[in-house]
Amino acid sequence: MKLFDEKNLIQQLSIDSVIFGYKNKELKVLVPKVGFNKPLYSLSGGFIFQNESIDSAAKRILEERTSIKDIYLEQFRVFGEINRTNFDFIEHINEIGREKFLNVGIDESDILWLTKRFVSIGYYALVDINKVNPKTTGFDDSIAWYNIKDLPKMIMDHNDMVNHALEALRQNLDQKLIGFNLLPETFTMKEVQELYEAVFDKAFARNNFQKKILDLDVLERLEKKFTGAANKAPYLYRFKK
Amino acid sequence: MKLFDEKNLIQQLSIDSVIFGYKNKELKVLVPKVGFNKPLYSLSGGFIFQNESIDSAAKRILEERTSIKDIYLEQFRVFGEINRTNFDFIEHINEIGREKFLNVGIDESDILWLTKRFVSIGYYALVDINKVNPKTTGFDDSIAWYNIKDLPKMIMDHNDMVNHALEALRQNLDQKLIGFNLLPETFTMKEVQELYEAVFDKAFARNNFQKKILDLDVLERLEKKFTGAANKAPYLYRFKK
DNA sequence: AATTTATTGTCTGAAAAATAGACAATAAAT
DNA sequence: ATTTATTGTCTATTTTTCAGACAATAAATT
Repeated sequence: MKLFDEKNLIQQLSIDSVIFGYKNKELKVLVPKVGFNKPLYSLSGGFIFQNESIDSAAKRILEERTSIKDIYLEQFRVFGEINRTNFDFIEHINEIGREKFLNVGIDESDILWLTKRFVSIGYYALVDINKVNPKTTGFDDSIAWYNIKDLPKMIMDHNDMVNHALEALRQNLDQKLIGFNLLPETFTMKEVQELYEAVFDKAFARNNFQKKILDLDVLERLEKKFTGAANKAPYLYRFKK
Repeated sequence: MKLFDEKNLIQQLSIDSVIFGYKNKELKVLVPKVGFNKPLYSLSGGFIFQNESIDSAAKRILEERTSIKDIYLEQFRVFGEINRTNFDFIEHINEIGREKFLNVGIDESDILWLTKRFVSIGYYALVDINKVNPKTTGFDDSIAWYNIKDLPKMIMDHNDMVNHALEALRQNLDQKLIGFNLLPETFTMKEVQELYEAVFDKAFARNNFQKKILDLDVLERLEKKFTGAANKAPYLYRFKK
């Protein structure tokens, strides 16, 4: 089974996306795992067809992994160090033997493709984690959410990519009001604050945070949310359309 | 004469740099011109060798055009629309005839190379315009500084690239204190202010501007600069090392 | 040599924004 | 009816930004 039709792809150029989700007051990243016995973790990556733009390619790659459309996407950086090659993969091939790969139906040309030097365009995506149905593609054998503070060691510079993506996310969170892409349709003010605290990894003062967010004039207040807790019920909010 | 040795280059990936300079209170961009009778303007571009990083490639390309080393460089965006092809060049070839190109010693393979789809990594550079010795390379037949408000129509999306570069420069000017790369070694406060005004295309209040810049604590004050004008002589400043 | 002119450097007060403290409102448990 | 925990908002304080004013001064003018 041949996965990469190099004739229709741009050579040596890849896309890697940091897919951010949010749950249990923690910022998470969707991380696929490849590897036949030794696990190799990597970001959700892919390649660019000749007949699509890089943004379309990034979207397609994300849709494959998350099963949802209309994902918030932002390009944040290109990674193009010399010898930016998947040495972990090469090492893995050498360890278990090239034949074993070929025996399970993996194409020689795919191995050749994947062991080249790649310049990679970094994107980050913000998704409502509840809507995502994580799916494996290509060589993935599983895929899972990881707390950003507890990411596995990934291939190449992928851990570094996450750091840069987080930095870009922090820069954009206020400016572009994109944080709501990480939340469900409706939410309480406390949930917004906890999201911000997870992203920035620091506490905000409740009184002033609420004022700041409301002053942005992008939320509409809905009915109250009765949680059953023995205290005043918070309002639900929704991002204005 | 063959210019592009495609075996040693990454395919379909290019670098385009917006080289910013500053003179006469105006922000300028260094723009090479190619074309054999019809002028085609473009940004300072080039390609990436297999044995260099994208940052090194960007530096090399800049050094070729400016004759100076240690240039301040910043990656700002990747441009990868589908069919991002140099149609102006193709049109030009068709207009004057392919043979004419080949007759002046231009290699067929170079034409083939240049008429492919390219994904281009955008960099911007900040240079001391007095130190730059602009030089043509490759197909350039001249190169000159243009006021950013008076740029010629360039090939492909290059005018758009300049807009994005300027936006990125504005975002970074305060935050990264990079503006001083556009100025000579020593300068007066008024010159700094005029630079900021040129970049942001708006006026700043003199009293508060001076305070803001001095509060950054990155400048050291040197001797006064006696200009011969009939008024108080301004101090010279230098960026702290 | 005194005065004038244009510009520079800095101060001060006013306005606006960010931060901290306080308290009433309230849903459910006691 | 009272208590508890949390929410929404108000006010006072601090900090930052912005605008106006003025002294200092290099050289031209008188």
